[in-house]
Amino acid sequence: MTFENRELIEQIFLFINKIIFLEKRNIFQLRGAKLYPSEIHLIMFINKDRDSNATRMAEKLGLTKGAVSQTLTRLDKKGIVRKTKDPFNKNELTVSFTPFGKEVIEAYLKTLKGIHEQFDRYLSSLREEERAVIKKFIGHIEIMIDSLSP
Amino acid sequence: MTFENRELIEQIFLFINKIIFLEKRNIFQLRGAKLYPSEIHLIMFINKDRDSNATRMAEKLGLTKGAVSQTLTRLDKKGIVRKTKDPFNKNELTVSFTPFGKEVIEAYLKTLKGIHEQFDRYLSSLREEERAVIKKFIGHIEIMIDSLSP
DNA sequence: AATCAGTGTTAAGCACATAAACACTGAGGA
DNA sequence: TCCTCAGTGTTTATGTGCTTAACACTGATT
Repeated sequence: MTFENRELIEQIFLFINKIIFLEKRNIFQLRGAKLYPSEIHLIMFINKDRDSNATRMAEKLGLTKGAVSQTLTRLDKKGIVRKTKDPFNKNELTVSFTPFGKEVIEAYLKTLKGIHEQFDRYLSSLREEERAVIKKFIGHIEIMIDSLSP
Repeated sequence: MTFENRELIEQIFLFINKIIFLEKRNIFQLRGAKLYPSEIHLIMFINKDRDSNATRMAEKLGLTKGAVSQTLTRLDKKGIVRKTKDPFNKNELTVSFTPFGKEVIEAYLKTLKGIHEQFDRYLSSLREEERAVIKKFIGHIEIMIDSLSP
């Protein structure tokens, strides 16, 4: 490779590989319950967007309805959510959290907050221009990625 | 959330999610052959480190021997690699690429090079201090990640 | 009443990974 | 020489996570 920034580019791609590797193994446990990445992902989505039905969840998460349905079923079995149907609209599904589900969310958000605090401490230690560089950098990579996968 | 850098932190995490999402669907195709992420990953590793046996591949990739064995078997079936055993050392495995396997590597490296060129162009457009900020940023995140998952 | 678009579910199938039991090889010691 | 044993790669069962495609059901339109 003959790139001027070979070293930095390699560092970036090694970093991305590391993220991907860790994400697959990112299992959250609470009182005997094991929550896997896709489950946590869905839980967090629902927690932020209470009014989506399963189809809209699938669309917004970039998954198929089937995938969402299956994950919801598993979350139901684990006692995290309850799938309910409005008797006046038996077509769509509304998902609500059980008390345990709410505990899970709280616990997960707590650990997430810890991580965010670490990021915040680091970012706050930088100068405004430096943060701007990072912001632009991420934005630029996203544009490059989007141009690759239509 | 009450972080000073809430917006930037959210951008970072959305970016990471995007990367993870795309990686799962990153299928490389060449003349009818479909290569999946784990297969490409292994191919590229072997291409850089010809002398590893399967056990060492597993160690360096952070996988189990079983996983590597299975992926190698699939790559063999697809006509990408050949698993051979030295008659004077029937214990270990040596993996070599078929002509088609070499073609796959070449083609994949070519697309990778295109992506790297895009990165290079962008990074070259920055000032040296800006690149240093990015380098330090990634390094710092890696340290944070490592401190979380021992 | 019939149609139809939209809802969620299910079954089959594949990728990817682990754990654990396996079989085999080769080297060192009794 | 025989035995043990650490190290090799393989296989089976299991599980997550996803897609595709066929399904069944609901409710509104015609």
